[in-house]
Amino acid sequence: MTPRTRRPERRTEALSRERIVQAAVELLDSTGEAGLTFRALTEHLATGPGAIYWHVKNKGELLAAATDAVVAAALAAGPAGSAGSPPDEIRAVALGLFDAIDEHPWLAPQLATQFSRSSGESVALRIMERVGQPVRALGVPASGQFTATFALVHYILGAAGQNAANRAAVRGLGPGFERDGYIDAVVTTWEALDPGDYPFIRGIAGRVRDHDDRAEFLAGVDLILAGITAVQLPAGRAGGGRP
Amino acid sequence: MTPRTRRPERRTEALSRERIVQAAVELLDSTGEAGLTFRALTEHLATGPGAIYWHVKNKGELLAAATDAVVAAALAAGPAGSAGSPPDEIRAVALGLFDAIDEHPWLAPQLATQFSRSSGESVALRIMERVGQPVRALGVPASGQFTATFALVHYILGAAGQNAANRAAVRGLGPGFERDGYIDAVVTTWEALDPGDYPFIRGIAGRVRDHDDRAEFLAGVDLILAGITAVQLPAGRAGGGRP
DNA sequence: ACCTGAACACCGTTCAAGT
DNA sequence: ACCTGAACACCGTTCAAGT
Repeated sequence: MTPRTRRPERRTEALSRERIVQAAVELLDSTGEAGLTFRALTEHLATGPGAIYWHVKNKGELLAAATDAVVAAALAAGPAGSAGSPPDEIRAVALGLFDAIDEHPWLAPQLATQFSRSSGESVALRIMERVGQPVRALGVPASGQFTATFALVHYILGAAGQNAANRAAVRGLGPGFERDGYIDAVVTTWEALDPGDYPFIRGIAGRVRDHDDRAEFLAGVDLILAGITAVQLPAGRAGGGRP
Repeated sequence: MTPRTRRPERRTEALSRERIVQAAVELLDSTGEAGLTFRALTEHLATGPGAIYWHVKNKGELLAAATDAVVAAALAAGPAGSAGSPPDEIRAVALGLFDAIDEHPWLAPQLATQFSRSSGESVALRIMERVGQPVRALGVPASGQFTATFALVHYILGAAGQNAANRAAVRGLGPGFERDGYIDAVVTTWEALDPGDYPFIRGIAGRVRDHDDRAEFLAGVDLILAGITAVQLPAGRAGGGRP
């Protein structure tokens, strides 16, 4: 085996926290969470571990910074404080996060963890704020904003994470197998379950075939939006359905 | 330091997969996910790593088995296929998972991962089934059962995980500080945010003080139930509010 | 101030060897 | 069939030393 393409022996640009975080994101994207090691990082950056520790406190902080960078970019993608109605704004943010997690599957567990430390972690706050603003604009009274926002955020992160994992599983089967092969395998497994124990799963197994991931995801968002409208909004203030 | 209480040198009971999984759960409960190592397990069980590998394929399988055991117990707690109306049944399952995750905080990331491999992991299937059955009983048409069930499940797991992490953070502050101290710290952090960037968070900061975790969690479940009723149920078939 | 790289403690896993 | 325990490859982190 000849050595594959490798960074120049001596790095030209000076090291910086920003460059390290960027390298971490690249590594996470190409090799997954398990692939982010200080060894791989030092090779990628043509340096030693001590140099990285000079800019970054430890691996946890590095993961948090990588998460932060990617999510910030995703949330900034849609023009901030943009034009649409509150429901449209919520759908746009949801799709932005959905796509970001789809592109960077390692984000899902990271966000779930980050998000649970609500005290002051910046990513969690940014996401809550971005979803909470349109919830407020919807007319939800102060007493219900918390519940509504968290219901949306938890659904968004959970569903997006599952989608990303599914797609990663399809890719993991390698070429030859495509999406359909994977779906078939899932359907077969589900239909082999004991009908006495799993009536529900068996009932929906067939429908998974013509299942559009993005559409299904948005249907869930709309379901929760409908719940917000039904529970939290004074009658007459309809939330606005899809155009 | 004198050696603390330790298992007898020679174990009396024979090793078994069941005993190993049980020891793993105990270790996870007492020392968290990072505390589950083959070294600690080996000491706890008075054996060598090879013995454990005889019964269990690797660490991943052990974690999955531990998750499975705890969740199965939690889902079995409420009398299976119990009496209540479908919404009550959904609330009961939700609370059962909420409590299980509260007692075993390591479950949250584990379930999030497990759940994303929807193909055939037993825990994920069990949870989907347990939530899906009452969703179906609610009268949701087949086309909407998938969306409704996943919206519920993702919310339940996400919200329960966040709750567990928050409570773990409170415990982490040690005695002296209690829940109030932690909440105060969060409120202070939130109120120190730039009002231009974080109008929403600052708006709800005060309300976190008299926030009942369980009630808030159930309010989210009810919100989604209301959405299901509004979107999926033919008019006239109301979902049934709280008694 | 910023970087080097050897060294440390610890981890999951394997495997020849025992009973 | 079931268990032992030394050994292996690898990991995050530290730190004396250099510039």
